[in-house]
Amino acid sequence: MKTQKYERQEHAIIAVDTVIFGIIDEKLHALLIQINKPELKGKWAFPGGLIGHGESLEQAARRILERKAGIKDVLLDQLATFGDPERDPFGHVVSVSYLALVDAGRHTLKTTDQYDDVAWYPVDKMPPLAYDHKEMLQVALSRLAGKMTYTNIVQGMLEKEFTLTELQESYELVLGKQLDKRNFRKKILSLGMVKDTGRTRGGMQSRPAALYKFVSKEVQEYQVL
Amino acid sequence: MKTQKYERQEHAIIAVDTVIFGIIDEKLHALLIQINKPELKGKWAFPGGLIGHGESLEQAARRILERKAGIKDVLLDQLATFGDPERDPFGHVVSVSYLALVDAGRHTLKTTDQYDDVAWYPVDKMPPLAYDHKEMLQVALSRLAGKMTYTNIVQGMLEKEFTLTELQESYELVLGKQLDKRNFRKKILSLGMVKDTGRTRGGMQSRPAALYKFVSKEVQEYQVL
DNA sequence: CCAAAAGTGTTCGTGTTACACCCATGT
DNA sequence: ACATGGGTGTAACACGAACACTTTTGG
Repeated sequence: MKTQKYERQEHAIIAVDTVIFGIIDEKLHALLIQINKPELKGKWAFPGGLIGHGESLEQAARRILERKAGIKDVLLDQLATFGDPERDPFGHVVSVSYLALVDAGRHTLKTTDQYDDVAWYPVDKMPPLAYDHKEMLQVALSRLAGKMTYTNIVQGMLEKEFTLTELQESYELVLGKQLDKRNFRKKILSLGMVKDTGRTRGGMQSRPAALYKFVSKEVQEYQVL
Repeated sequence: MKTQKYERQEHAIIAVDTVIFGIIDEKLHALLIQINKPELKGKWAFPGGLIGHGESLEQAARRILERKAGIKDVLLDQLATFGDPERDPFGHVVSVSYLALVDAGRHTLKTTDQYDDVAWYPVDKMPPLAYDHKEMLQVALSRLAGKMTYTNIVQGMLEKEFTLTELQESYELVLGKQLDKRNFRKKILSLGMVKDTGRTRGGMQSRPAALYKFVSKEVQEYQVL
């Protein structure tokens, strides 16, 4: 996994890439790493790397995510596998991509063993992406929107306790459309997906909002929208 | 791609497996190949094989499907990638699985360059499966049911022209539940997913059924159920 | 008392469900 | 004429969509 030379290999090799979304400043962001290979100077990519010996795909994704971005303990969801022989100039690299959501405020970005830049970018203003990561982003966004409508994965983007307005904003950002506050609350509460903690979040120049938490920490199906 | 010895390889290698469903005798069947490796005698598996040099994943799936089962020109949908290091006793084989539906009556099963047995098995009475193909089957079935409810992929299992009853039976088999005839027809027709050809299918001791065809041959989204 | 965000119900239209009988053909 | 599968309508209900004002807090 040291710096690789750009000679095409005989056999296809396997990599994983992780597409991580989070909400910052009320915008959906994705986590990118600046590539430090001279051939791809200035390009960015989702954190990724080759799988190790005897390592499962998900293990590899977790290891890479922690090493390259200091992120751990996230729910990873397999997204798709990209295998075009020309997708990587290094050689035939088949990449298994994973999707995860993080509470962006919670994780401090730091490169632990590399000096690549790591940064959050808003998904509608991405820098030039290397490989086929632009396509990967599209697949991830559409998968994310789908999963949001029939599961509780949104909890990955939120703190343990959150307000219904925060929950609604998450949906609005991912689905790209405004939702009616009353209808949204009615629906969410009727699903039994979240429950009131009795606590509130104050401190703002406005009425304090009730804090809710998810009933189940596991990914479950709910007919959200 | 010749017969491999059972020594564990140093690097992980990439394979594809294809899960093919079709309807035979009003039951959902999957296509299996009997493995001819002595270590897995008597076990069956979905048609699969290693990817070739410079070959994309989908190309590999098509090649394997045609060579091992004589099936071609099907719509392939990437399903999931299985990468547990222990899933194959041969070594670390990462398998990208594909899903396809075929009109089982149309394709003659024949092994073109191997002498493995190829056969359709009803999905609820599968023989012992090798590797992690039992899990793969479960993933394929649940994905299939999902896709049936919001796309027109069902057309892969039907002839070019079909009756609404045949269409309904396909849905009932995959979803595992009975549907109301009047409601089903109303819904399907209102979607504009199919259109009447004006032709009928007779020959039975009953009223001839109107034949329909799909408006679009491409996979499109429809809120079917 | 003003600004800011939280919280709360009702009406209307559409879509989903449940349900039973007549029709066209081949034997 | 009868057996077989094809084809059709309506009423009750549930769900989603549209819509505006009051409440609670901090400054």
